[in-house]
Amino acid sequence: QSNPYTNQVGSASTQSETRVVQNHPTTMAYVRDEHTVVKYENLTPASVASLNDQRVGNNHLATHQWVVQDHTGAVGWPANTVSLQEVKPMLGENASPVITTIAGATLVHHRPGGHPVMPLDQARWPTSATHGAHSPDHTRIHISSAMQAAPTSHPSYGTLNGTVQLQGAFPQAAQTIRENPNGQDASRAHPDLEAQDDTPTSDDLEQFAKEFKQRRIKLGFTQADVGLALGTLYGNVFSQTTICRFEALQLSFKNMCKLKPLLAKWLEEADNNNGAASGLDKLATQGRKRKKRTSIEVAVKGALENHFCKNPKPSAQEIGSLAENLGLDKEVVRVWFCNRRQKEKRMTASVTGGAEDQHVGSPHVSSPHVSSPHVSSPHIVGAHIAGPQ
DNA sequence: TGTATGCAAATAAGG
DNA sequence: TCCTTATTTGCATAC
Repeated sequence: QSNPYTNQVGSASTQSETRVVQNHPTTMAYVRDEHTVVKYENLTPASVASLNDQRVGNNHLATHQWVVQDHTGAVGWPANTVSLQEVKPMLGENASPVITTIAGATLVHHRPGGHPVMPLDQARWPTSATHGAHSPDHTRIHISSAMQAAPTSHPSYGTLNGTVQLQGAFPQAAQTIRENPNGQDASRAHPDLEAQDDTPTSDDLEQFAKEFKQRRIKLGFTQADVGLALGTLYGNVFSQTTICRFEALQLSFKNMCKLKPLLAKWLEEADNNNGAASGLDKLATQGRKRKKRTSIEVAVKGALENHFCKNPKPSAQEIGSLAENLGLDKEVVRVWFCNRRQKEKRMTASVTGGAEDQHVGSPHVSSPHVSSPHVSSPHIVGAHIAGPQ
């Protein structure tokens, strides 16, 4: 697959997708063309296929970031970040393009030819935009060298990975917009600000992630090695998954910003040791701030489900006895019910179409949802821009 | 064997 | 203390 981005619309493949589609018919997808990001709602498999047909052939170099450009040409980070997790378009002939605008801004991509659908987490990204502001034409942000070389070995770039999310809060990335009251990118007017600001730009992150991966491989470390080593350096172990997602820019901007310094430090250490493990991973497992994820057995899950059907909101006492019966930690059971209720809510919203409202008005719609049957006409998506989180 | 990804467990934040 | 909502993170597994 030479272009990892090309097959994004409804092509997330895999069985899990099939499963999710069955359970949560989704409705929208974001498709970018040369100058706009278009939101499709009420999609059917047919329309998805159609979108694919239209896009895949173009062999656009996909990009993973989105730019908000306002009428002044300033570019920024979308307020309601749209995280396309599990965008599993299903939908109907009603599918209609929606030019996505945010608070008067229009989403544009900053690279010539984007990938058809905004990958989820990536969608949460600010953008070079931020720096896009640095772009001379204000419409198309420069292609960073990092991503121009979009590695063919990164299928992740081309996959949808989750739930459609509209986060009401402006990601931290918003800070990188650095707009001054005139709608101008402050860093453009005052390049120094860039240096003064600790928040890396999306370009910085992009570049760093690329270089990080190159260096890591050159030094002979795996993603898992790095994750473990971070435990030594910071007392906080990360999984291979997280490192992988960092490299693939599949974390939220905020999260990327958080991890970058840690990884930078690891890289520095590793470099200093010339690739020698330097014992970085020896103490790795010692420090772990995050509780190890519990794997709940299928049978136990079934029991929890049964209980949930009878009573989705068990009292502390019930949770206690349930935990005891199932041999689980009370807290695990409590959290399970919390998460289960969240899931239930999403599913209900999907079925009722309530998510339609949610994705516009609520801060976060983390579920694949079914939009209401009405044909969506161009409308403002996430018309408000929240402040930084 | 290393990497990528779906689903969901765990956590953060606010009430 | 516990809830909701949003987000982060990792297990399990596919690639």
